[in-house]
Amino acid sequence: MNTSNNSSLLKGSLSVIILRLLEDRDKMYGYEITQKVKELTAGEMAITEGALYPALHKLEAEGLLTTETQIVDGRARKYYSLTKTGHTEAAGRIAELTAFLDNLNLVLKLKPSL
Amino acid sequence: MNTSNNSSLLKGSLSVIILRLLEDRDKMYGYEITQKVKELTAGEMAITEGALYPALHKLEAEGLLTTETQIVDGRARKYYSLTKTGHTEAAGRIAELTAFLDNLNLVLKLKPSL
DNA sequence: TTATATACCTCCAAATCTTATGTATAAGTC
DNA sequence: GACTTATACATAAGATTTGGAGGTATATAA
Repeated sequence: MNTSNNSSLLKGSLSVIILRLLEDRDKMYGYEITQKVKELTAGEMAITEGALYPALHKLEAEGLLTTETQIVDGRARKYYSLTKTGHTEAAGRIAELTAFLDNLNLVLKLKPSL
Repeated sequence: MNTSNNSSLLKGSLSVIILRLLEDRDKMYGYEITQKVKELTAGEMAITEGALYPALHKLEAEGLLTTETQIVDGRARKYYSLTKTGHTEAAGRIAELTAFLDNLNLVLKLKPSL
């Protein structure tokens, strides 16, 4: 993950980003996730495939995601969806991340909450 | 670094936290940093020493911090301050982090900007 | 005397990320 | 027809960061 110009930042948030996107869309494939994040951040945040695919596989191994492969236009797409456990875990991890971000903002002396 | 109840989060922000604190206070020692972060976050965020000291040493090696040791109450304190380069670099890294946080919030669909 | 607070430090293991590389199909361009 | 770009998946090597455990030492409070 990186910001427009340079370097990497904030390791640990990728899996939460994935879970958050799937909460809203309930079915996405890897490439779609990279494009959606680019779109949402006006191209400023890019998710690298070398980080994304291992993260997806891990979430699947943890039982938070299930997969379903489809052939579209002659190319294979692997769709990921939240499992039941995935839904509850997503809520928890998102809450945990936002709590952390609130604390980080406190230290950085920005707004106290979101 | 962790949030109140459990697990670790958000690798990459520690050095920026250090730089940010030193922007305001212009002279702090390691233990003081751990206490200040606890204080600012009402005990919710804890910086571990195993992460803090290597981070301080790295920032010093990068030329962003200088040290000055003092004996206070019979105990040695190693004070860290921002160098000239440290000041400019701090501004840049903080801006980079806040830009990232803005983008992260966009994806998580919280407020668009701090 | 024993525990807690203060104050520094290092090493190891685990986790996450970047970069590079690889495979393959579809579509657009020269 | 050849080449590049977009789509779509994947892995491997290396770097970085962090947490946890452990270590040293002094001052203070119980």
